[in-house]
Amino acid sequence: MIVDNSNGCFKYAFEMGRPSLAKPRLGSAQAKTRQQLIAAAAAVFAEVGFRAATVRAICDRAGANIAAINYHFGDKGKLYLEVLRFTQEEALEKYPTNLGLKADAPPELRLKAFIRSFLFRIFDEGPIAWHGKLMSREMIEPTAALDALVAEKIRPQAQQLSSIIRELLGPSATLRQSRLCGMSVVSQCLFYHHCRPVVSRLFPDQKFTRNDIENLAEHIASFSIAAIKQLAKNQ
Amino acid sequence: MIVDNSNGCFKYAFEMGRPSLAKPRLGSAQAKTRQQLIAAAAAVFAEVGFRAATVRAICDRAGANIAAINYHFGDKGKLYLEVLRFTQEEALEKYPTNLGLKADAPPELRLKAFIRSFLFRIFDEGPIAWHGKLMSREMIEPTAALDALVAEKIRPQAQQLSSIIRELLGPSATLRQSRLCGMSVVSQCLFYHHCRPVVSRLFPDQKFTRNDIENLAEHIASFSIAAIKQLAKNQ
Amino acid sequence: MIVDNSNGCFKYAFEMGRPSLAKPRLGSAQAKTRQQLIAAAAAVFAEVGFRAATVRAICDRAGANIAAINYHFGDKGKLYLEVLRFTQEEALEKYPTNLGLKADAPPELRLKAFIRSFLFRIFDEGPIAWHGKLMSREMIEPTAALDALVAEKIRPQAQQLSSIIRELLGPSATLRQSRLCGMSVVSQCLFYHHCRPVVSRLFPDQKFTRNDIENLAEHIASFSIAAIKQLAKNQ
Amino acid sequence: MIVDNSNGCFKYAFEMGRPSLAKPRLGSAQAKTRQQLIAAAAAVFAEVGFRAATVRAICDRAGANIAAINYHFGDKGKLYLEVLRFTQEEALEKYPTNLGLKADAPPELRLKAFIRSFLFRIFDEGPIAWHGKLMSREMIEPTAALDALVAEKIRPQAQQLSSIIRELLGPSATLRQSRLCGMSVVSQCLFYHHCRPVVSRLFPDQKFTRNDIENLAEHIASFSIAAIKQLAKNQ
DNA sequence: AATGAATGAGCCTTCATTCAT
DNA sequence: GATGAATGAAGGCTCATTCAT
Repeated sequence: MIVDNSNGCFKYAFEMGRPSLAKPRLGSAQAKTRQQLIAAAAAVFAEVGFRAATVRAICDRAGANIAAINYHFGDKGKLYLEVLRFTQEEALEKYPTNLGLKADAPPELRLKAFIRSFLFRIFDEGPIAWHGKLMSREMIEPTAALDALVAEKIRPQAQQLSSIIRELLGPSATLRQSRLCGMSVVSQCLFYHHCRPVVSRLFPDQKFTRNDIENLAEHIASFSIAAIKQLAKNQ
Repeated sequence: MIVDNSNGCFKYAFEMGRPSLAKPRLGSAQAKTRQQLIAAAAAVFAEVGFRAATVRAICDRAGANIAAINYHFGDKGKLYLEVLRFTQEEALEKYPTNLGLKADAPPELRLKAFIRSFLFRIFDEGPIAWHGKLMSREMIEPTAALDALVAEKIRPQAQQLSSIIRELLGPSATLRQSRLCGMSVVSQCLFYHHCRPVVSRLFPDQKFTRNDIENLAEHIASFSIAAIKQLAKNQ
Repeated sequence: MIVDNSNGCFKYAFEMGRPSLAKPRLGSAQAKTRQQLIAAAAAVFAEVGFRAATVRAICDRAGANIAAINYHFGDKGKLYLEVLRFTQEEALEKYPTNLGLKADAPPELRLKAFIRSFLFRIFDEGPIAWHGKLMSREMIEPTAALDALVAEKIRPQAQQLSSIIRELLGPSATLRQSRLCGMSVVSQCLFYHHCRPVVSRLFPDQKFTRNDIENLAEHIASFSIAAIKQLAKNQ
Repeated sequence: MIVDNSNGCFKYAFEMGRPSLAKPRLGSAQAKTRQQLIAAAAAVFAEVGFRAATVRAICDRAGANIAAINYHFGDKGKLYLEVLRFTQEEALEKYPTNLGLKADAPPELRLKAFIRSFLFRIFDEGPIAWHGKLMSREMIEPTAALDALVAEKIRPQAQQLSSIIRELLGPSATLRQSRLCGMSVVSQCLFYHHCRPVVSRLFPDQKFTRNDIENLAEHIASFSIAAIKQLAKNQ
């Protein structure tokens, strides 16, 4: 309710105030607490989701005071956004989409690399895995963070994939076709991650060791390349 | 994990003299309230998730008393299980997996029918769609309901798909191969549903009208059939 | 922050929900708690102001649960509005502005009655006095409640006073003149209440017993009538 | 009651080695920050009141560190006292009560001058106005500062007014009578300031430009002089 | 059988204050 | 001397659940 309409000065408190809410200064004492909060939050958010995660749980895990999130990030929501950005960057740093391949490598190899990198990224353990879980949650209840993420991180990847597929499809392929094929490729990768609970129940022997993932990558790559080349012929 | 590990509502209390906690008596006024609660809960759970759904919102939407959920189902968690069972039955009733095709139709047609049926089911509106959303949530935080669901509903579908694919792959195909191909097919269907928030942001012009879905089915079917036939040759 | 943009159903919870948030049903069990909350809140708000008043303090004083305010009134602000309305009504009921005088009594008598009633109202003790304190606070930090109060309660009183004064001023008086005279009258009454801390320090022998108030009324009435009549002559 | 009884900040801690908690050294960098803090605090306190004012808002506005208030004044409450003293001195310096009139001018003129000076003072803008707002707050929750204020500043003004009125009332007037008349005069001035929220709502066309204030002064003066002279006759 | 007023634990957030640097 | 990161108590509010009726 608006009973308290007399706070024309709160804009000061909210807009200025915290010294480094915008950018962390690396190396400072502040940055350490910030990092610990982000790491703790990533784990907690991944485990129980945004809503169910309590600031208390996060701060406890980070060894910080209950008010630390407010101080460093403004509120729980802004921390969440920060976490999403952070884990995305960690994941892409550890598993770049090209896996070290040259840009002029044959498209088949580059597609395979893309698929392997994608799978390794979402099946990693620890901090990297959190990002996958967070993204899954975003799919169900998108937050404001998703827009930024799509623009900054996901679209570039989509374009990279698209260009590989256009090479495979040949010059006469339509944009729509390459787009659909791109999604067919990505969908196969995501499936094992997203539907893991069902996959595990249907095929209890399916594990996700490094070797299993290599095999999955092999299948997805050959399945997709076969399909794409065939589609290229039929045009 | 069970639905939500953060509040002690899962006491499995088979307690006290609640009248019809076990089975609804159809036709009674009680059964009517029960049905209305399930329908309302399905909508609300699908919209905002288990945790964010409030018993008040559900009861209001159902035109029932605030205490009705505890009275009829014991607690919010048990209502959720009931909802999951209900929506899944509705969905399979409306869109059977074979879409009326004969069992001896050519495998290409049967695969296409399977894909179309799958897509229509997850892109339906209203009660049917709720099931898809609830299942997405199950993927992230599986509840006890999932085991029953996989055994009763999902495995039969998986086997049906597998048999179609084995026909396409030919007699020399391994079980592993047909399983992987099955998942490649299903994954492409699920992707558009599950990753819709990202798809919509990447390609704002992508809609999901009946016609769009037909086009998707066409792409997924031809992509998959092309891949499978090629794999069959390479064996 | 808007992370949680998925709660399209909360409008239900907020807008329906509480059964009798709009009107208390007198005599019901609910009404009793409501009344106790309002009484307790009036005392606490008057003592420490809206902001400093805590819902805990109010509920404790009312012998109610911490959540009672939310349940019965929605939030602290709505309770405040209710309190303001309630005390205003109590005050006007106990001391009606005409103090039982006939409408055709001589204007001098009616002005004196208005003044006495005004003074008695603001110098009453207990629940009636709270209203005066609350109004003083409203003067400093007006809340949304003030608009309603002016429209519903204060303007009618102002008009009543104005009509008395117009009678005293005679037919040739301007609207502006009667308005200014009205404010001169009211201001003298309010002063003793509002500036009591200063008056008490300047003139420690000034008390506010019933007799003192009668004397004040006598002075204010004769001062004002003398002035008004003189102004009437000078026109 | 002291400013605010709801947080234990009034420990009267004459503690530790803070450098200049007792007296500011003029000219030092320290004194500058002190002054900026007082000015900022005056504005913020006047705007939103003691409780709603946050130390962060004040320090931000003063361009000082969040810890500056504790450092320079001990705590928020002591800063408030400092602010009250400061603003009162500013106000009386700018608008002396006699407005430059000779002491032997006719009492009617001197009364009018008193009234005009009073009105200009309370309707001033900026730092001077803050004092009026703070005084209003003092009326509701007097602090220790009020005693000093009454003794040093208000009583002299009251006596000045009283002597003017005694001249108007004539030699046979009682002390009580002149006192009451004095309060009648002052009350009319204060009313427009103190009840401005109600006045503005009742009469939206009432503004408080310099010209409006002159008109108000004219009315209050003639109203009061008419009354006083009449009372003088009736003795 | 069904209601709805009442409960109390718990959540996020705010804020004056402190203390190591 | 001055800073600002960190603190912890406390506030308003929400919500599933209970229980007297």
